[in-house]
Order: sequence, then C-alpha cells, then structure tokens
Amino acid sequence: MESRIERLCIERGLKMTGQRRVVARVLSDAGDHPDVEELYRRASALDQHISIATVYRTVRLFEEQGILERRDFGGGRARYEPTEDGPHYHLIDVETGKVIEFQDPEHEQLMRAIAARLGFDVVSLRLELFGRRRGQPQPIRDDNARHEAQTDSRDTIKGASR
Amino acid sequence: MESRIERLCIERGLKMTGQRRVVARVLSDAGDHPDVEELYRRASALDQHISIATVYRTVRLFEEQGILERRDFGGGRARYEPTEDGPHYHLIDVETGKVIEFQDPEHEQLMRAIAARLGFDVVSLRLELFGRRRGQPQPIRDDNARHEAQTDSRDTIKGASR
DNA sequence: ATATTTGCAAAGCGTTTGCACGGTT
DNA sequence: AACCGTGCAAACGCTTTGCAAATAT
Repeated sequence: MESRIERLCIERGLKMTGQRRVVARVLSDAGDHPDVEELYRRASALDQHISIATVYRTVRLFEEQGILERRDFGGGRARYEPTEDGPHYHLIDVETGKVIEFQDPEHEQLMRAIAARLGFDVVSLRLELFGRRRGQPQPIRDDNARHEAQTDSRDTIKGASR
Repeated sequence: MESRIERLCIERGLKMTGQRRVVARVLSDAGDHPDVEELYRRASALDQHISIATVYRTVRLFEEQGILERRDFGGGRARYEPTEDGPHYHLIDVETGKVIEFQDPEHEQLMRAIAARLGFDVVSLRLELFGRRRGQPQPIRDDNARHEAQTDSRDTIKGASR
C-alpha cells in the first residue's frame, strides 16, 4: 500500500522508483530520527536493491521537497524526520541518547520578540535541550564527556510541554 | 605581552610552546567566531611555524580546558570563541552570515521549566536564531537555499536583548 | 524514446592520528 | 634527560559525485 510520504512524492510529480518507494515507506513508518545508515539498514531489510548512495540522494531530494527535515543532534551524522504539522523541538537525554519531542508556543513568541528587539525577523531557529532525568541516583559527574557523542539514532519519545 | 588566554593556560600548567602562545593570542584578540582555517590563517600571519594540525590540536586542548567553546552554526565546520562570563546565544543574519550575540535570562528560565515538565534537568542547550533584517527591501525568496551554508567565519556584532 | 535515477567506486571535506623530530620543563 | 608537542602526510567518517548501465514516464 501507498505510504504517506509516497503520496507526497506523487503529488510533487517525483519519479517513483522502487528505491524511493522503499525509502518513503521506511520514513513513513519511522517514529524516530534515524540517520542515513539506519535508514539504509531499514531499507535494505525491505529490498536489497538499494545502495547507500541512493539513500543519501533520496534523503536530500526529500529534504529539498520539504518532505523531510534534517536535524543535527551532534555527533557528525545528520538525522531525519518527516516534516510534521507544527514546529517542535528536541530534548536529548544525555544518559540514553533518547530524543523527546516537545513544543512550546511561548518559546516561539519569545524568540520572535528577541529577534525583533535586535531588528530581525526569525527565518528559522534551532533549539535543542540536553538533559538528565531528575530524581534518580545521579552518576558521577563526567565533565569531559561531550554529551553529543553518544546520541543514538533509534528511539524517540513524544511528549507535549503544554 | 601575555594574552588573556595565555594567562589561563599558565594557570592550568599547560606547556607553553610558541605555537600555543600564538593561537592563544589570536583567540584573545578575536571578537568573532572563527573556524579552524581562519584561526590558522591568522596564526600564520604572526608565525609561519604553525601547521593546521597543531591548530586543531590546540583548539581541542583549549576546549577540554574550558578555555574555549566550540560552536556549530551549520556548514560543517566547527567555530570557536573564548569562554565568556555568562551564557549567551547567537542570531545569524541569513543574508550576510554575521553573528549577533544576545542573552536572555527569561529564556533560560523557560527552558528549565520546559525540561522540568518533562522530568529533566537541563545539562546544556543549543539555541540559534537565523534571521533577516527587518524593514529593508527583501530579496526574492530563495526557498531552496540552505541558510546555513553561507555562514561566514569572520565578523560578529554583540548586542544585548535585555 | 528520452530524460532520470541507480550502483559502484572514487573523490571530497573537515578532522584526527602515527611517526620521527624538535622544543619545554 | 625525559617528556611532551609538532609537522607531515596518511587515514578517518560522513557525504557527494562521475560514469555507464538500468528504469520511469
């Protein structure tokens, strides 16, 4: 059956090859923020006739079409998620690498106000929180660790902040 | 004369080689957010006996020592600035690539509140605004441009938001 | 039929690293 | 003197690309 993203591709008149269909399906089914290698892994499971170069090209194409959004949570690899309705942000659990999505209208307004004060309109913004679960036995502080390094490309928890 | 950063190095007992002294001076004098190539260029102007590998190593060392902070404004290259007193954020002018610094205590509080609502303590956060100057003849929209791409490593304007 | 897309392997880019040499303490 | 820092060039990890073969419209 046609995946949500495949439908978007057709709407935009993209040539639908087998490979694109597979990547579209993988992305439609993903509830997380996979990187290219992970996408490649998942796509390969559905169809071996895919090279990682094609995944890179497809992901880039989808991004240009506004179907996909690229995220950078640190650690060198880009990660992707289907474009959603409203803007939302990410809280990365520094212990586990899990990504929690949240939104907060108040924050957007504040950003617009700050930019305005400096004489700018906000074109886009980047916000990521790196946090540690509360009220649990805290591991010994490891200040030299770059918390970005251990981010995992699987798993996401969605949470609303208001 | 001894640069501000050189003093910090000595305090921490780092071995002060000619190269480190030069990089320290370049960083002390920088009011902006240079990338490694730019640092290398500026350092080379003061002393040819520097290789880019050493700049990479020095910058990494200084970061580990808390003397320097690494920034990622997109575009693939890391950029650096001396650690300042309080936390501040960056607004990048998408037309010119200029970086404007600002701070906003209200924002920090809001972030802490959002994280708390989700059961987390904020370990660190990343916030960048990409904006366009207001009230000027707007260039034709170029939606396909990745605004991050054209970010320049020179030039910074400091501004306070409250 | 024709323009696009693909796979492969090679190249690209920023960054790191092994090694022998050189400088700092 | 002992150790650590340096230069060079090679290696790295992620991403892009040239080219000829395969495929969608």
